[in-house]
Amino acid sequence: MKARSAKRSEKRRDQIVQAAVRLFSEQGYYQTTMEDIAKAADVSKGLIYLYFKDKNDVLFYTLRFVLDMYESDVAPALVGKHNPLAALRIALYGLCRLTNEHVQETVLAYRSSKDLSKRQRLEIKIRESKIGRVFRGCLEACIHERLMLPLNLDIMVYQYIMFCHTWALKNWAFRDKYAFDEYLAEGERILISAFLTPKGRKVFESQRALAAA
Amino acid sequence: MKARSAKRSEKRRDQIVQAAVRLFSEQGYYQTTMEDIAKAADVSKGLIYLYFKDKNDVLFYTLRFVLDMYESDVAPALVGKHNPLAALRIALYGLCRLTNEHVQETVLAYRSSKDLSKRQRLEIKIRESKIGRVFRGCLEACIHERLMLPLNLDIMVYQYIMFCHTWALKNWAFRDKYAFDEYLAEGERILISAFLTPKGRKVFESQRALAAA
Amino acid sequence: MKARSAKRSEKRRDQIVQAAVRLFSEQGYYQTTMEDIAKAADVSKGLIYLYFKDKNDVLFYTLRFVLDMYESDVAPALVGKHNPLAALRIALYGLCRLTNEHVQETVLAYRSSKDLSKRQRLEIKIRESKIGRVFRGCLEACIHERLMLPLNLDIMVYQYIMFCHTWALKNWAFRDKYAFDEYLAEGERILISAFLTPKGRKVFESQRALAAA
Amino acid sequence: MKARSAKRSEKRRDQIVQAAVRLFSEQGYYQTTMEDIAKAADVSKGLIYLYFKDKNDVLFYTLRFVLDMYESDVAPALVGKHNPLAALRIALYGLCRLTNEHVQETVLAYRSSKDLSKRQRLEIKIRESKIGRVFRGCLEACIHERLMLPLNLDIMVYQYIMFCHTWALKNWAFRDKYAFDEYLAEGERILISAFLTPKGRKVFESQRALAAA
DNA sequence: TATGAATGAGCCTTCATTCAT
DNA sequence: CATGAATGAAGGCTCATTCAT
Repeated sequence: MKARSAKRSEKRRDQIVQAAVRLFSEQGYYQTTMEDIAKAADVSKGLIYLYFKDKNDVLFYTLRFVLDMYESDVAPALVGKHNPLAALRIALYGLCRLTNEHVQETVLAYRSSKDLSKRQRLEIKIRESKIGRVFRGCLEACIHERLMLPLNLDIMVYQYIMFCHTWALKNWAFRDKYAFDEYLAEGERILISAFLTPKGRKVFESQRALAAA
Repeated sequence: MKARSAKRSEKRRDQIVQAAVRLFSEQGYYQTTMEDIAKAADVSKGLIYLYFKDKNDVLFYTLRFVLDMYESDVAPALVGKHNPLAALRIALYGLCRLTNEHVQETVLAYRSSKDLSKRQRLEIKIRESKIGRVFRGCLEACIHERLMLPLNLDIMVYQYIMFCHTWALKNWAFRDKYAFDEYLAEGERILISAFLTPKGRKVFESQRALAAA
Repeated sequence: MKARSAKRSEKRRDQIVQAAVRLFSEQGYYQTTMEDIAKAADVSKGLIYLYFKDKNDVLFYTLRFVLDMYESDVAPALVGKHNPLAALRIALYGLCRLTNEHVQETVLAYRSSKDLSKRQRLEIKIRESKIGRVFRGCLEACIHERLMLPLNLDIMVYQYIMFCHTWALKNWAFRDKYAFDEYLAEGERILISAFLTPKGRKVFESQRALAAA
Repeated sequence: MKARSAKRSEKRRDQIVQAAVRLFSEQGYYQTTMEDIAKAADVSKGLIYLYFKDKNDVLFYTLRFVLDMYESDVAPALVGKHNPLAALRIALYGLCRLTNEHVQETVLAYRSSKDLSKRQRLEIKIRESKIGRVFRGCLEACIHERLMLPLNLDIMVYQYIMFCHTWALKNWAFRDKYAFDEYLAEGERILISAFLTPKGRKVFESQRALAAA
């Protein structure tokens, strides 16, 4: 009984959040009315208020949904990858690919984070730093294994993340000139190759050869 | 007569835009009312409509103002610098410093660009690419003079810009851990040192020695 | 079967009405939602509609409940009191005491009577006049037995009732200055003593002496 | 300039309050929408919010208006009346007459006082007590001049006020049976005559004779 | 030019009521 | 009988924009 209602409840929340993700992404938070969301989610306006406190709460769960999606997509891909350099490349590729698939959602996060309450913003930041930790783990291992030169982890992590996000945030500057693959390849050069040790370079080359085969 | 009125007119516009910059930066575009702007600019609500078509138009000029500020601050600093490596460093420093001084305005640009009309957004992008061209010029020269390894200019330019903007966009992740100077120094390492040729490295070192003296 | 279900049914109604009495009294009719009532009565929202036509119907039964309470509490106390002066005093005391015990409910009746339909309001008035008839009976007997001077019954009856209700309606004006007993004592002076015949005065005095002993 | 705008402003407030008095009186506070008030006051919905904080604020000023009306009508009638007994009668007559002319407004005060904020309610009570002070002054003088027996002023004052209000609050119980004059005459008997000293009685009689002539 | 009173479309939110289970 | 998820009409309030002065 309870399980079923919890399931139904979860279904409803998802229904609404997914509609909100799309609408907020396309039109922005303030341009989207609760009516819009209700229509897109195929529920009544009043129903939304059974599952969310107010419009802002919908935004919060929408942003949380987007960030969770990122983390839950990138992190698992690394499981079992014992080679940290490979892991780093996979993480970079994963986040770049996701960003490419969700350009609008990525932009939404930058547009609307400030519209959350302090408490909500804090939680969003926590979610965001989870994805950062994925990169940090890879980087740390690379450096520890002397595959990469020592670097400031905090800052470098954001170099990786921002490189991916830039594809969304400045996509108008790249779309016409570069394919996604080219952009990504350049990223590897700038963010990985440039910082490899001789040992790292060897590993890196053998990986590329492997991938090419 | 006309000149005077044009001057007065310009003064009015500035008055309003500057108030808008502050308010939009602090509270966001949608949270700021025309009333707020009028009060902050010490003019009447109606007056704003003599100088701007509508609220969106105020946003447009506000963003334009912010971007112009960036360009007009960074570009002149390079005039006369014949050493492209020095110029690149100065540009990076300049944009970083500006971003640090205008965190909120920088964030505003990311929040509100999408709220412009297509035509307006296009012009904003043009302004934005001007600052890009500054970096591009430096980079090009560095590479041409074999101070830096060959790099994809389009992408690298945004690496520089985004590094600076990240200080604003993710300031909550850095503020507590790093001083602005440390962040900037790390930027030089990641974005310049890493890509220097042996010749470039020598020039770079001698510059640092000079600066230290 | 029917008896049992009728009993259960009655129990349900009471459950709901009692919750409504409390909530309406405390927060007012319009501030109280059906949800509130359901929760307070520990039943589901839908159930209320099995026993009441709509929210207004709940109000009607709530007010009826309050008035019935008044009548069923004051009237029985007079049974067997053959001395009409004593009865009058008991009635005054009884209504005053009840009002004191149910300040909010009394105020509710004044706040919300107008929110009933004409038909409902009429029935409420009928219930209200029952309590009036109690006083009228006492008064009539007092006058008939020459204990009190002849007075207009209709108006005098409301003098008694309103004196009691004033304790609730204007309680902020009295609470800090007078104890309930003092207020009541003054009422006896103003509404009974002042209108006694010499004969009535004698009876009155002997009663007070008796009560004091 | 300022004076004119202040005047205009005052006019607007009055316009709105008067519409609100009528509508709240007729339909009650919660049944009246801001739209209703706007229409009745022949202004736009938005305008109301330029002069009042919210709907509750309109109620506050509405009730204040009603109470001010009472006080400003009764009090001046007593100016120059050096005979306190005459003054008391005039006050009673005045408040009764006003109540008769504003039955709905009087009822409104009883219905809606609780819908105010604490602070607002306090001010309303202060206004209400002003009318009480008028009666208190008369009564005090009557007693001081030995025209009336000593009485509890606080309580007696409310006997006078409530007698008048009862005409409104319970008008359904009286309207069909008694004319306003009869009700008032009975009030004088119950609330004045009954408490006169022999000296007071003489003065009272001579006044009535005078009035009859 | 400059003002600010006035407008009214539109939005968020509430809540009485219904109905499938 | 009983539930509570779902509805949607309706209301309070905001604010960009206009216009008489």
